[in-house]
Amino acid sequence: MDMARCSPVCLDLMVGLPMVREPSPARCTPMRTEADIGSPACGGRAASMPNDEAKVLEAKLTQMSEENRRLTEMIAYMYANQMARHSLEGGEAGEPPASTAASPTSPAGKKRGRESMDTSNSGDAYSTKKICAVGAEHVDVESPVSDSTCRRIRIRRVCTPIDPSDTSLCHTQVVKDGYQWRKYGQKVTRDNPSPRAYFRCAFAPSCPVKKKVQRSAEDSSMVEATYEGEHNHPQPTRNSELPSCATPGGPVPCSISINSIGPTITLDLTKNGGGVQVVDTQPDLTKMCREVVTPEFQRALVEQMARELTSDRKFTEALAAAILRKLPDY
DNA sequence: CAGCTTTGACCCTGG
DNA sequence: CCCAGGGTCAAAGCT
Repeated sequence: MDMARCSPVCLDLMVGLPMVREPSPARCTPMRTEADIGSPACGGRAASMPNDEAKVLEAKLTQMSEENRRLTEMIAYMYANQMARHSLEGGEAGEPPASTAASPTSPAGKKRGRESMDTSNSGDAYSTKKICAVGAEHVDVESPVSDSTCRRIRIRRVCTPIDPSDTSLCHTQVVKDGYQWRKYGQKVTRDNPSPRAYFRCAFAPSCPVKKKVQRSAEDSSMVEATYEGEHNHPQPTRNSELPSCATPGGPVPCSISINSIGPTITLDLTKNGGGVQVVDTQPDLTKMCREVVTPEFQRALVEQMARELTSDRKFTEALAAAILRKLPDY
């Protein structure tokens, strides 16, 4: 897996998920949510059914939607747990949930900061840097703090290709990760003639995440960025980068879930290879879904969805950008 | 003028 | 204790 070139792209289209907002009454295309499918107002199959039957189906669909949402959350949770476990075993891993962010560090003077780090271990991830396994691109580090609790910090290495002739040290522009960083130091290290730049997350003063950026000693066309800690705030610039599909709730998995009919199909662009994952929902629910929707309707729905997606310029641009990032560099 | 970057100095840790 | 090296601070300069 090459997590190094995986840029965070949010393409959560909410396809098939129960819509919070009201569907446009003016348009009644086959691209509908589950709730819409059962809605008589849209002229679906339920429109010709008796009222009580339609209500029963609608209730079932609502229940399915809720089940689907719960399962999606459960899968995301399990996936994060599994990745965290893998990373502790020495391998690389995907994105664990950001909810375990370290407690904020106060921007105190250097003396006070070091004292607090040495004695209390109160929320400072850097007291455990010795445990960090260098070489992995993404490492979760468990900190053996004084008490029995184990604090897990994340140290992640990301390599980004740059123009070798570019001697600029403004690597914040090179390693675009969606966050805003403030440079607070630069140092020439012994093992690398290129200076190492130190960055702090500039979005939230309490955010403990730091980033070290240095041109690779072996390959000057590569820039190594080392992230330490986890952000305790939503990604600030993601919305501006992808206004059409970004969710305001913060860092969410980059995935497209198409699950209005049958199994959930997740195109996860945060994972390497951008794999398409088919997650089968509960068999009875899937069966029930197939009973409700005819193959013709399924085909029409897929075609309409494809039309809608390809006609959305922002979507195609975002998709193309995400795919480009997945291609190996030649 | 505010915010950001630069850079020399300082602090801490490990050998 | 001394030294080397990494990490951080903060004043000065810049935009």
